[in-house]
Amino acid sequence: MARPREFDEKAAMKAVEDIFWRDGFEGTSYSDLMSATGLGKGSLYAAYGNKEALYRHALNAYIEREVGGVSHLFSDVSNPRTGKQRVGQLLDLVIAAVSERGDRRGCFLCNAAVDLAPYDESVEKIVLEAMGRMRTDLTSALKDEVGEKQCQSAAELVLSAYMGMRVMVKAGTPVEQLQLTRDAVVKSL
Amino acid sequence: MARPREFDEKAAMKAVEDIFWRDGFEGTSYSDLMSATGLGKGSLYAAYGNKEALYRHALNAYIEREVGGVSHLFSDVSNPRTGKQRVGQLLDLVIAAVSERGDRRGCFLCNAAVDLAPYDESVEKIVLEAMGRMRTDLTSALKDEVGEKQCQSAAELVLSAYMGMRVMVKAGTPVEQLQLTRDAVVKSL
DNA sequence: GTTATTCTTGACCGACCCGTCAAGAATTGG
DNA sequence: CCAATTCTTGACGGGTCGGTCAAGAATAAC
Repeated sequence: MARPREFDEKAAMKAVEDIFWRDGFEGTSYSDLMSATGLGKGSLYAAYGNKEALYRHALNAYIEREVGGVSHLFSDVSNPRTGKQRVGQLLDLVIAAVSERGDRRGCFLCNAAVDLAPYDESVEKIVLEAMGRMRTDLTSALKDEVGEKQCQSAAELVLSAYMGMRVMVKAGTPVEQLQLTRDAVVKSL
Repeated sequence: MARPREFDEKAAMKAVEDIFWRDGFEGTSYSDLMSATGLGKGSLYAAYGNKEALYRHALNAYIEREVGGVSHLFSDVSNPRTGKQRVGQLLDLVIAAVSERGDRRGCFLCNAAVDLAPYDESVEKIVLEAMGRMRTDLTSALKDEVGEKQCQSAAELVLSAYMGMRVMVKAGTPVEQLQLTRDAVVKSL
């Protein structure tokens, strides 16, 4: 009953995500969000709540897609590669974002950790949970290769290097140096 | 001649640095800066220029002190430790900031990379130069141990893991996981 | 003392911020 | 047709933003 929502909620959410991903929480204004989605301010409020709630929606959408993709990469049994090779694939994806698409937005999760997590407990929780998910996926994927004992710290190394690489991408680090990082991480396993 | 400046410029700059370090560029307002320094807005403008120039001053002060400290750690010939041990020392300092001082501001350089570097070329330049300095220090310190060929990628691994750790600190990652990263990085060398 | 120069303060400015809300448009059910 | 309900729009408001500037305070040179 009553008037149906006119806009495509998923498309609008993707637009919101892209803006927050690129410009961060403080760097994004409602006029940015309105022009990116084509919606009025009232529609955004009615659909998602205030700016922080909107940011959390966008961050969760990112995590569901991107961290979910990482999960799939590391747990796909039909993929015949070793854990080590999969880590290489993961880091190649980071490099490809820059070299093939010129995308220097880095990792939204990582940006959120620097941006809003220190000031918003619910965002901190979201970020820590998503990182924890990557951690457990990495740990189990590396268990066979580096052993029960060292798989935890190996996973931690990969996770930190991954985050670090994505920060360096935002800083404008050239691709060659990212390649060196990738090689060193894979060799260390 | 004429009226001398009343405030301690270095103390004021340190206060400015602390605020930008903790809250970022967009997250810091002039009222924050005024109450942190005890100065009027006009004095800040007269002494350092606009907000971006002020930020660059603060970032440069941070780099001179902190990156300079890293340089010293890796090039101090009176320190009898190996390069590998020095990397351990560096990462221990990261952990100590959290465990001993509860300081979760992370790395100002790293925050700047996410925060302002993508939108301000002069900040990007500052960040890349500072990272480059850490890179060369690390590379030369590791040359003896991992060899001429692999010292570059080893240095890159350490640098990325370092940045990643400091992001994870901002996200609220517990100390035990930072310890695991430290151990894995040192072992990989 | 007088003058010149610099520093400090705080009021002021236009612009933009996030958030609200009333009025109109679009749909459903009777 | 007529409600009833929901969505959309855009104007509005209180607040804060970065930045400027005039007026007064403090010093130096004379």
